[in-house]
Amino acid sequence: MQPPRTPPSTPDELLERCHQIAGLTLGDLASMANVAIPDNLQRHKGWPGMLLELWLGATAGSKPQQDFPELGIELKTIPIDAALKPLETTYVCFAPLLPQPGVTWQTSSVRNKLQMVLWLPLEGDRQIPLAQRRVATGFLWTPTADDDRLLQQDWEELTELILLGNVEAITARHGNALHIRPKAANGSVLTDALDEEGNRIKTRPRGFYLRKTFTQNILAREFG
DNA sequence: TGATGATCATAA
DNA sequence: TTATGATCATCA
Repeated sequence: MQPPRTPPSTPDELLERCHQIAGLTLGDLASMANVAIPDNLQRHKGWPGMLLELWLGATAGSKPQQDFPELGIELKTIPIDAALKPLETTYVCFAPLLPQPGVTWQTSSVRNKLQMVLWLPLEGDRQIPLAQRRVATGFLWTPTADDDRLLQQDWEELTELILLGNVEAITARHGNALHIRPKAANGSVLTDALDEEGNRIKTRPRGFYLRKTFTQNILAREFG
């Protein structure tokens, strides 16, 4: 088996590709794709995600849009433990720290990214050697009305804090389903934001992340 | 021990 | 520089 050379034409084709790699290990997938496998993820944090993108035919590279633009589908690998519970939060996108005229929840990057997600769970316990971690069966998810309401509440609260110049007061404790944490190579990376007087300030870039309780609920609904 | 805050690699 | 892919690792 080899990675596909083209993106999937339909959601069904994407799901079919998921079924073909389900149950295989990261070692299997790496060797079949002629990709070197790192000893651990300490210096290769995005490696599983990149490998699975390759195997599902996602457009490589960094673009502020979905992984499968024609299908409107975003791919998210998610590390899980033996109880099928998430081991990590899920990064969604950067949090704009300057006013974005006209942007509401309906038109936000968060909502756009999460409209339809292909969740691809994989074994993530650090005691399992990376090469031996198995991939589960990926599945498509669209937020329910309840999901959307939860996310909207958090997004609006967090966005308001940012627009009022309180970005420095935001911690990861804000938000029930969606929260904000730093997102940068290191602490010296700075970007523009506003303080309470509307003055330009420099602060660490932030990103939106899905809490584990939220993604755990998604997985529970899928796997029972 | 888990969540928060910090960090690592890479592409364009 | 800012985006992608995320997980690491410290500390309450």
